[in-house]
Amino acid sequence: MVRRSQRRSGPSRIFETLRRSILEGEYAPNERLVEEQLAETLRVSRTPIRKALTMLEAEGLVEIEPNKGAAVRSFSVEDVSEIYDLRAVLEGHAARRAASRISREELDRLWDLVGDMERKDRGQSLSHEEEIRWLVGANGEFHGTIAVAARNARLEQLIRRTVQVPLVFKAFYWYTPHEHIISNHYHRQISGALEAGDAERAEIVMREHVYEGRDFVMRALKEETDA
Amino acid sequence: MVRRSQRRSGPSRIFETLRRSILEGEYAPNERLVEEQLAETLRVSRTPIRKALTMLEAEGLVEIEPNKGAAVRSFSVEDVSEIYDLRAVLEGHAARRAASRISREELDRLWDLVGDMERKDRGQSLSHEEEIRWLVGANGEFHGTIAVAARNARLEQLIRRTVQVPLVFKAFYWYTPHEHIISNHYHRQISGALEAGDAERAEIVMREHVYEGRDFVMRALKEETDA
DNA sequence: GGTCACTAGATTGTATACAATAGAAAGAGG
DNA sequence: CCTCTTTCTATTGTATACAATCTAGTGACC
Repeated sequence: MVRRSQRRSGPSRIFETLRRSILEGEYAPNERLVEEQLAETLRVSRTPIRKALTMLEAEGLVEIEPNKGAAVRSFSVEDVSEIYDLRAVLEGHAARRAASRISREELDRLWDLVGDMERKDRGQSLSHEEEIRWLVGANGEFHGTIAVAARNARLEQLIRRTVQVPLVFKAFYWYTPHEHIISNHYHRQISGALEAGDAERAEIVMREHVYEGRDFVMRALKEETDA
Repeated sequence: MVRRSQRRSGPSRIFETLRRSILEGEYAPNERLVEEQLAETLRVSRTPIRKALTMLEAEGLVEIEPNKGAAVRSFSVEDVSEIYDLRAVLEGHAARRAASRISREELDRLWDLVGDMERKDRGQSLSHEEEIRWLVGANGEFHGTIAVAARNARLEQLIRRTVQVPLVFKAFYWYTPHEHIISNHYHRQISGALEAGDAERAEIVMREHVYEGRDFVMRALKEETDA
């Protein structure tokens, strides 16, 4: 009855592809995902498409109505608020746990990421678009590293799923230098608290960091709605 | 881009059936779930079986290894510990939120459930087996009501998924009168805190309640392993 | 006797054909 | 011109056929 748990089974290639496409905005929210069209596009039959769609539904990126089909999930303002509320709890808890479990290597990685994100002027060769993508990646890795350091596989998985959602809003595109500075500041504080093994503070700062992220996204959404 | 979110799509009948069977122990942990066998048993083709299995994998009750097939998920002692750690955070947060959001009707329901669970001697007509099942159901509804009262659909969903897992252990079978009394006590305290709108206390008591549940299950597992 | 390659059976992954359903378009009646 | 019914089309849900893959067993070779 009791046995080691395995790593998550490799989700099919086409699941990954669709997920990418959705997160990158190739398919707009509420857009219907017709199975045969997807099948034709991806040069595959409907069967693996259907499997991928049910997996995406479980991930929360797609909504399937029986006998009516799948559509890219859309998020209301309330949804976003809910999601960030959860993120604050989950990531806060992860930071708390990580404080007493994080390894030297992981801490070094955090500091590296913090440094890199501060020197966003590192490679002038990048376009704005590329820079944003890089930032999203680096930020994701920062939070991901802490999630891993919490040493609770389920918690890590929940965080990954919850964190990715707001990406569909492309909120990062509106990041101003000011917000960038503040965000980096919190990253530094969090890293410092983890380095010091201060669980309480790591949790608190992480929560505040997430809450400010929520405020930012909510503000951006409101402006978008008004416009 | 912004729209109301719908209620979760009605999961297929056979998904429900399989899930039930697993939770009730009809299929043992690590037992392989061969598609054709299930198809024959449920009088249906492999197609809906496969769909149900991928959904069950997403729920965490089944493990699918590519090209090798599905098996009922087994949980190690570490897994159980992780799960209860998460439960404490999620249900604690739910209780906190519920304190300022719960309705009069929901509060009444909680008190009713608490009363019913205390009078487990209500119907002498039930067998021990039936009584356990009833208790599991009532306890699930108690926690479920609070999850709903937290007014965060995602949080509610996560709790449901997390809470059901330990059911595969049938831990309730080992519940002694003493543990029953303690558990009921906490249910009372939680209901009281919610009634009073005391968010802080609701969270704290809920967390302690969950932690004691973890201790109990871990103890039961250890004894089982030793035996 | 042990180890490796290989074949045979079982099981999963994919493609296709068909049935059921939903939604739109067309038509009859007022 | 409006409304209700009916038909038709597009799309999803299910069944089945076939291909790919894994596992176990057999036998050759050392």
